[in-house]
Parts: sequence; C-alpha cells; structure tokens
Amino acid sequence: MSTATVESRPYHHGDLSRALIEAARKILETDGPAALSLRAVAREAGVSPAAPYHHFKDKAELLDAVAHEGWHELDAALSKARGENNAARDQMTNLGVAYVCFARDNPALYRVMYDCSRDRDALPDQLKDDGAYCQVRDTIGENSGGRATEIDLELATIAAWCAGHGLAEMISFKQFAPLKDLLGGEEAFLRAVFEHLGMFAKVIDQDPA
Amino acid sequence: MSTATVESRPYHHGDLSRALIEAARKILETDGPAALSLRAVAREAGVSPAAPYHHFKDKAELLDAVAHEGWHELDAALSKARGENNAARDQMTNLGVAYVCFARDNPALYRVMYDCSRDRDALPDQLKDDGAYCQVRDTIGENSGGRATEIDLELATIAAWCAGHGLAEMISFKQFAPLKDLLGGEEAFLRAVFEHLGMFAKVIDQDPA
DNA sequence: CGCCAATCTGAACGCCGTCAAGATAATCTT
DNA sequence: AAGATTATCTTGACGGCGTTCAGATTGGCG
Repeated sequence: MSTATVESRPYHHGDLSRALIEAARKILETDGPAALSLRAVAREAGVSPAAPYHHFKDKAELLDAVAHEGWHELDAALSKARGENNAARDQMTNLGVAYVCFARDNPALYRVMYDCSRDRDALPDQLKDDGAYCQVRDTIGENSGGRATEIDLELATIAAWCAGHGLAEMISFKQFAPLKDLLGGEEAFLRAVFEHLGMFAKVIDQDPA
Repeated sequence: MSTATVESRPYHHGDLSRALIEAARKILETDGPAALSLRAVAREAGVSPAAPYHHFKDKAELLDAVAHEGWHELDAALSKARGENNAARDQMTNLGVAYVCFARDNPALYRVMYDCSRDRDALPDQLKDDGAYCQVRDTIGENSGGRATEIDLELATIAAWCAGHGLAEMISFKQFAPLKDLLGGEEAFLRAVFEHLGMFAKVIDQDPA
C-alpha cells in the first residue's frame, strides 16, 4: 500500500510532481541521502528515468521542492514549541531544543535542506519573510526588554540560528554519548548546551538564577 | 610545475598516496567538491583509474586522508590565533573568528572534513586528544575563574564548537551581506555575532563592559 | 472528430566507483 | 648475480548515475 502506483499504471499518472516528491522523501527516510538518485525516485514512483524531466528541470530542482517542504515542517515544529510558552530564556532554549530535535528526527531531510542552501550560498528567502527564521527573531524581540536595536536583534537571531544548526549537525555524534547519559538523556544534554551558550545575553533580560 | 608527474612517468611513481592526496586537494581548490571524483584525482595524478585502490581501499578512505590534513591545518590556525593573546572573552572571540575564517578560506576542504565526520557520526578522535577541539577547551579552562566543573567545561566547549561550525557553514550566505557592510566588513560581522552569543557566560569571567 | 501540447517511454551518451586479470618493476632470498 | 616474491600499475569490464533526444501515447480544446 505504499510502493509506486501498482494499480494498473494510469495513462498519464495524474500528479507526478507530487508523487516524485513523496517518493524522494520515502527513499530519504528509508535508505538515507546516499540512496537518493533521480533514477531511484522514478523507479519508486513507477515511471521511467526520463519522466521526472517533464516536471523538474534538474535533480537539484526536485531536491529544492523536497527541501521546501522540509522548511515548512520545521516552521511548524517551531510554532508548536513557541505555543507552549515559558518565560524569556526558557522560551529561547525551548525553541533551540525544538530545532535540534527536528533535525535529529528527520536527519536525511535536514541534510537535503542545507545541501540545497549551500549550493546557492543562501537560506531560502521565504525564511526571512514569514518562516522559521523570523520566529526566532520574534521570540528574541518579544523577550528583549525593548533595549534591542534592530541590528542587535538581527545579530542575536543569526547567532541563535548558527548555534542551533551547529548543534543539529553534531547531536548524533558518538562522542557526546557519555555526556548525554551523565545528564540524563539527550534533551537534558541539549538544554545544558544551549544554556552554556549564555545565549542572547546582550538582548534578553537576564534572570541571575 | 604542478600538474601530474609529467616528467617521463617513472616506473612505479614513488609516492602515489601523497600525490593522490595533493591531486585531490588541488581539484578541491580549483573546481570544488562536486568535481572531486576518484577518476579525476587519478587523472590529475597521471595514473589509471584503478591505481588508487592500491593505496586506499575506497574513495572514502582517500577523502579521510584529505580531511585528516584539514584538521591538522585547522589546529595550526587556532594555535596561531591563540598565540596573539588577549584577555578572556576577547581570546575566545579571536578563536571563533579564526575558526570561521579557516572555513571561509578553505570552503571545499572544510566541507570534506565535515562530510567525513557526518558519515561516521563523529568528529575524528584525534581532535579530543590533542587537536583543535581541546585548544578550545583549554582556552575556556584558562579563562574560567576556577569555578568551572569538568562537565561545565565540556559543555561550554561543545557549545562553542557548535556555534563556530554553524557560523562557518553560513558565513558566505548572501543574506548576511548587508549586515557585513553595515558593520564594516566580514570580520567585524563575525566578532559581532560571536559577542551576541554571550558565549560561555556560565564559565568565563564576565567583564560588565 | 481532429489537432496540439503535454506527458511518458526507450535507447543512448559520457561519467562515475569498483573489481578482476594481467603486465611491470622493486625487493628479498639464496 | 639470479630467481622468486611481492607491491604496484594498466587494461578492460560491470552496473549505476544524470541527462538528452526521438518517438509513442494521451488529455484537452476547437
């Protein structure tokens, strides 16, 4: 109930673009990024290797579409984390933890997202207009006691984003395993790291706990 | 004076392993990671496509060797930055800036370094014994007023490393260009971001400037 | 119904990583 | 010094990849 369009290959297939994207995501989850070839995607969707070229000019363009979905889902994950609101620094830590957990739970998708960004030397513009990036900025803004300039806000957001991404890329590294155990699990480890960043100290009200 | 062993192909070539590594690095610098195929490396070194298999069991093993050199050079870059010593927070910022500048100046090499790490879900162990990683830890340790537990030190190092890596991967993103101009250049931008991390607040003496 | 444009297939190109068989040269043994 | 052993390199092949192109098929529109 999942592989290809087994049921009597329709004439023109209906919606190949969507089917290709879903096939790509399935391969990503199942076999990882290394197994994600255009030919494999076409195979999984039940079409010939050349068929995708009528919907995407490139392999890269297909991956872009997959990445686009990924950014949307990351956005949703951060929204959810922001819904459960705590105060100031905790709220930022929660956001960071949610970000890294998304990357940990969708490693292949996360990799595709950033591979696409690297290839164009930029994060997708959508992020800055109403996406995950501005959720971080808004959260920082809401918690800065009004004493944050526009530039400080931007810099703090960049700092937060970079820290989150760096941790996201390393969270599964085996060297951290002993520390995770020591601190009582992966999420506790994440919180501890984020707190050691002394994150956004310049912008967010500090409670000297 | 650089391409292959043009001078009368010697019988057995002498030191192919080294030649292959250098060929790989040259291709990386010249044409980027996408052009780095084993066959291209062999071509550049002036040998047949199968020759490398007598020195590396895999393409991955060749890349490992290249990455190994990269980590060594990063180590050297951080050492140099640590030599020009300033006080506490500045010293840490300098280390971070040096790290990101290394990545910016050797983008393809840096990518190979982390690609190898990702494939094995771990940073090279050498880093923790006497490499770049422990330079960061030592610097933090030296500047913590003695009130840093072993665990705090480790967490602060991880936090610093992740932040550096995240920034290193994004430093060339076009969205940051306006901010760089506004702050008077890329290095000023880097310093500003690092300072907004409020980095290592838990561990390093804070001067309330 | 007939035509056009969109969609899909089949076969091909050049590239890739890798391997097995054979040639060649350095090294070791005596 | 000569022969045997081993390390090194080449040739040729395999399957898989991204991509293209000519031709078949089909849906939509007049």
